Formats: sequence, structure tokens, C-alpha cells
Amino acid sequence: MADESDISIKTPFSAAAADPAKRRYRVTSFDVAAEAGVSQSTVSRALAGDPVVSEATRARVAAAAAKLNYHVDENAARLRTGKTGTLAVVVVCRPDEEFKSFNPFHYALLGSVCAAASRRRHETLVSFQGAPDRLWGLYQEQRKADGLIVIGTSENRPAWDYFHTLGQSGAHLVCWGSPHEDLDWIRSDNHGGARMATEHLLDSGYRDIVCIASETSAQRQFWERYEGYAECMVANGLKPRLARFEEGHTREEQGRRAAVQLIRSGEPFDAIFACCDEMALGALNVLREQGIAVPEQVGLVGFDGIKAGMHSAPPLSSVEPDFQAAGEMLVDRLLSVIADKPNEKQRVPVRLLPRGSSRR
Amino acid sequence: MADESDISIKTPFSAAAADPAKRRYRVTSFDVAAEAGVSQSTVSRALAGDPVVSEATRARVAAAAAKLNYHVDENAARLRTGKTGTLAVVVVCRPDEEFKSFNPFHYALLGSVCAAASRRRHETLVSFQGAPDRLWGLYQEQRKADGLIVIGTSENRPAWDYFHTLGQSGAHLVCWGSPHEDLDWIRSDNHGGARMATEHLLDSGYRDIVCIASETSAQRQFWERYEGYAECMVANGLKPRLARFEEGHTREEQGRRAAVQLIRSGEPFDAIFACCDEMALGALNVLREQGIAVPEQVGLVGFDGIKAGMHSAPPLSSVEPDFQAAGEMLVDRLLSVIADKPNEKQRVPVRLLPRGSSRR
DNA sequence: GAGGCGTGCGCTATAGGCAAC
DNA sequence: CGTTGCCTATAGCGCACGCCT
Repeated sequence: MADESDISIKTPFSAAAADPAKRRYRVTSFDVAAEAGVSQSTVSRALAGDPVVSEATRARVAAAAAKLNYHVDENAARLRTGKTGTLAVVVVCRPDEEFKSFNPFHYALLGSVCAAASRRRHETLVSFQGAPDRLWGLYQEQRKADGLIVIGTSENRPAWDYFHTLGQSGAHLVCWGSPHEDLDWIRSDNHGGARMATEHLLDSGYRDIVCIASETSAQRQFWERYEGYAECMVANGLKPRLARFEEGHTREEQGRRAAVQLIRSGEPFDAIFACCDEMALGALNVLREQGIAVPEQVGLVGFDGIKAGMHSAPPLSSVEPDFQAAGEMLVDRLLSVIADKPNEKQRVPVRLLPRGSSRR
Repeated sequence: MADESDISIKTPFSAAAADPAKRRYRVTSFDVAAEAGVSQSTVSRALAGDPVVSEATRARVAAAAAKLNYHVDENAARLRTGKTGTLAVVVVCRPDEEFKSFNPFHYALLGSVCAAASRRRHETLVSFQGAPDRLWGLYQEQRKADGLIVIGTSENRPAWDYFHTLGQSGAHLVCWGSPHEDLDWIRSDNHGGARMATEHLLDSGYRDIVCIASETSAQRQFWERYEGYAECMVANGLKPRLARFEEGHTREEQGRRAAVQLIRSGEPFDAIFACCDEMALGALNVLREQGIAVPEQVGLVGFDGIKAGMHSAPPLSSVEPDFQAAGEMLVDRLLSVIADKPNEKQRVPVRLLPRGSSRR
């Protein structure tokens, strides 16, 4: 082995190659090069899979890298290439929202997005943002990520306005839940899902079906669900009826209040289609408290397929979007935006989950 | 405007300073330096808040940076400093687990960890890992993160073994849910919480209290909960009774089976303390199916405080850990490990959530 | 005290070199 | 005397920090 003191002046890292256990420096591609008897650039290209490097050399380099426990310093690689291989994922929540009471649908979507990104060899940089003074999306500018996926509650208007501006100014950005129509978005097949839910209630023999929704909600998807319901009702010669929920409460409380109003109105009804599961669960609690039997007297179907619906009494029928597809569509669309390629898929397929709350 | 072809040879970035709108290159600290009339190193120091730069100069630099929409390239900064300001968060799940049926407790913990890291000016690189052939934790080696927080289900033994090895070999690593005792961990105050739950049941008049748990479970926290329960029973002159759950099912199914066994055994009981909410909900379903009234005939308390417990019938009493504290303790401990400082806080405080399932 | 100069973090990409056909 | 196959040399990516003036 060469004299260390001499070599270390020019190439301080070769000391590491001499004895990995005692090294004081990080192992670099220079050490691997010395170990494998090739140049540093050959190491870089061998490990990157460049076909210009012969198989024999690649194997030698790989063995040397393994022996020295070498791993590419991604910061240096990213600085050089200008690409990060990372997607930022921002979860928009309400200011001061507790993570326990957070919408489980968005958690599942987050998991699905991270998994989809991972399958496409991308890291995910995740942040939960709620407070208006702590909004931050300049990941591309800081070269921390190549683009941005924003998901979460439509209720936090300042947050969505912020990310809307960001998207307008050229950031690579795809979202789920934005009240802005002109951002790049992915959504559930809300019309189709709502039709499924309504058909299901009709098939079960319910006729006076009311929909809990609101045309003024920031959550566009809710109104799409009403539209699907209304179309289906009209197609069956029935009159759609809206039980409007009010702004400014939790989803569950919105469902509770809508149900209370509906009952107080005195107008007869024998089923409710709620535009999301949390409102459906709120309504279910009111029905139970009022002694109205579900599903015997009133049928109930929600939307989102959250897990809590499995534990309610009776278990809540719902419409569930394909979470895996949702994550993949969000990631694929963002990667397309980054690569400046077109990508038209926008609607996530849904399926009906018939459970106890809608069968009599 | 200067002749670009000339300038670009020596200082390719000054072209950007000349006209930000038409720039072909990234805006760098050199551009900001030119704009502010200082050197690049002064820009770096000014923006980093180095007190050696005068207020007047800092203001000029900040104005120039804002004008050019300059942001530090974190890759370059990290390459230079060797620190990433990033924590990797690995969520261990079962292989092929669906994100919808994922333990909500772990989602809440994830959110809490990300928020705590953010408050401490750290990014969080999140990944969900389940499949044994896709385990990956070499974030420090790749200089993607300064350390690693691992949370999730104790059930995935190969995953925990992998991260255990990683921790043993010197990686900065703190975990929640590991079956290995010799990793750096944070846990709930399981003994205290179990005592609270048991006291609460006793106060409500229940006497024949059985605990659903197992001394062989990989989830150490479950047995700690049994121990807390047993201590409290003994202290009150009562005999602790174990309803052992079996391995190899979902938590809910484990709870179901334990409840079925308990009922079949014929031994009288008037309350159940389950070592987690999901098992409690499984048991609750069995009790309902068997026509056993909760809380009138049998009281029930779980552990974890998951949201689904609010929607069950009756709502599930539980013991809830302080999620915000949990996230902060995990992050603080990891930061201490990274900085090679001692940190002794390990137990997350809990509180009782008395709900309908335990009051008669 | 305030700020400039020079260097190198570790990597990738381009151009270039040197055999062998 | 090209051409091909395989590798080396060199030049930065953009920043922060030690050492100067």
C-alpha cells in the first residue's frame, strides 16, 4: 500500500481506502476508484449503469464500493445534475388542527402518494401546513424537490390561495382538494360514485332520498357528488332534494346540523346520501339520538370509504375511491408536468361499499 | 446589456443579473452579489445571519435577493456544510398493507413528528416500508438526512430487524414500536395509562375486569399495559386475568377472537381492558353480536385514543397519548443523538378519555 | 470591524486519448 | 486510416468558511 502521508496531501481520501474502519473522512468515489484500480469518473459511470463501461469493470467497481461501504453522496450528485429525484408533498390542514382528528381520507391519500412515488424511484418530502403565516412551497427554488403535490382540506382558503399563486407562477404543482379550478388536479369520479350510491339506495327500495351537500362549499368535489345524485334522481323520475350544510364547523358537526334541520323541517324522507363519510357519521348520530332506525326507517350512504365507517352502528355504506390509483395518478401527473409531457387522466375510479346502513 | 457570449465564458451567471426575466441560468449568490454590489461570500453571510455583516449591508443584500427571487440552493449548501437539515421518517407497515386500513394511531404520530420537525426547522423525508425486499434506511450514507425516525407496527419483524442492525452499526436512529429493546425509543406511559384505565373501571363499579393482551407479542407496549393493569388490580385486592390474543391477524380480528374465547370460556367478567383500541373495537363488535350490553353488562376501555372510537356504538373509552408531545420527543431525541448529547425523556404522557363504553 | 479572496465539498458530463480492429 | 470500445482528464455545479486586507 502506498505511503499515506504523501498521498493524503493530494487526495486526502485515500487514507480511507487504506483502512475503512479507521477512516476520518467520508468514503468517496475516489476511494472506490483507488480500490478498483480505475479512475473516479469510471466509478461514477459504472455505478450509474452507463453502458459504456464494460461488465467486468462494473463488477470490479461494484465490489470495491461494497467493500468500502460506499454510497453516492446525493447532495453532490444533485448539485451536479440539477435534479433532485424528490417530490414535495404538502398536506393542507386547518390551522391548529389536531393530527388525531385529521381527515383519515387524506392520511390514506398521503400514504398512497408516498408509496407511488417510491415505486417510481422518488423520495417524498412531506409537510403539514395550516397556519397562514407558515405556508411554504418554494421547494423547487431551494432545489429540494422537482415538484409539488398538494393535498388536503378545501377549507383552508389562504393556504390554497398561496399554492394557487405558486402554481400560476410556474411551479410544478398538482393538487387534490383545491377550490381553484385552474390548478392541475386529480379528483375522484364523483358523478359516477354519486350515481352508484343513489342507484343503490333506489335498489334497496328507498324513494325520498335527500342529499347533504352545498353548492357554495370550497370543496368542489362535494357539489359534483350532488350533481351525480341529482342526475340519477331525475333519470328515475324523482325530485332531487338538497339538505344544505353550513360552513364553519367540523365535517361531522356539519352533518349533524344538516340532519337536525332536515328532521325539523318536517318534510318526509327515507334516505340520506351525504357528500362525505364524516358528515354521514354526524347525521347517523343524530338519527340514533332521535330514535330513527337505520337502515329500517332511513337509509344512509356516505362518500370516501373511511375506516371509521366500519365501526359505526350500523356500519356505514359508502363510495370508496381507489387509493392506490389516486396516489399513482397524482405522482404520474406531476412527473408529466415536470417532464413537460401531456397527461390527461384525471378521474380516480370509485366503487360502492354497501354496508349495513343502506339495506332493509 | 453586456455581450452574453463574452461574459458567459468567465462568469456565466452575471447574464442573469443583467435581466432576470430572460435568464437561461439559475440565479446564484453571485448574481445577488453583483446586484447588491458586494462579494458572493458577503451574500452568503448576510443571508445566513452572520453578525459580522452590518445591518445596512444585510438589508441591501436581502433587497437584491428579493428582487432577483433568489433562494439558496440547498444541495450546494449541504454539500459544503455536510449537514442536511432533514430527518428521514420511516413508517413500518405490514407487507401489502392497504393505506386505508392502516393504524390511524401511526398516521397521527407521523403527522405529529413532521410538525415537530418543522418547528425545529427540519424537513421530513417520509417513506412507508413493508415488503422485506424493499427495506431501505441508508439515508445518512447517501447524505439525504442526518438521522432516522422509525415508527409503525411491531408485527413486521424483518423490517425491525433491518433497522435494528442499522442502529447497531451507528446510524442515528430513534424509534416507536420496535420489538428490540436496545434501540433508542420513545413510548407512551403505558403503566400509568393502564392504571388510569383500570382505576376508572373500578370507579364505575366493575370488578371482574379482564385484560386482552399477550406476553409474547412483539409489541412491547402491550405487555407494559397489562402490567399496569395487573398492578392496579392487585393493589385493589383483585386478581388480574389475561385474555390472550393470538398472532397472525389484524388487530381488530385479534380483539374479536380474544372476546369470543373469553365468552366461550364461561368464566364471568363484567369489564374488558384491551391493550389497544382496534382490539377493543373488535371485541365490541363481538359483544354486540352476542347481545351483551355495553356498558350496562360489560364495561370496555381501549388504549390509543383513535378517532374511530368516537363513532362506535357506544363510543369507546380509551387512554390517549399526547400526540404532540410524542412527535416532539421523537424529534428532540433524534436531534440529541445526532448532536451526541444526552436526552433522557422517554415516556409520553397519557390521559384518560372516558366515553360511553365504560360508564353505567 | 467590515467585507473580499480563494478554496473545495463530491459528484457528473463533456471532451479527449489510446488501444485494437 | 477511420472506426469502435473503453477508459481518463478536466471542468465546473453553487455554496460556506478560513484566511486575508
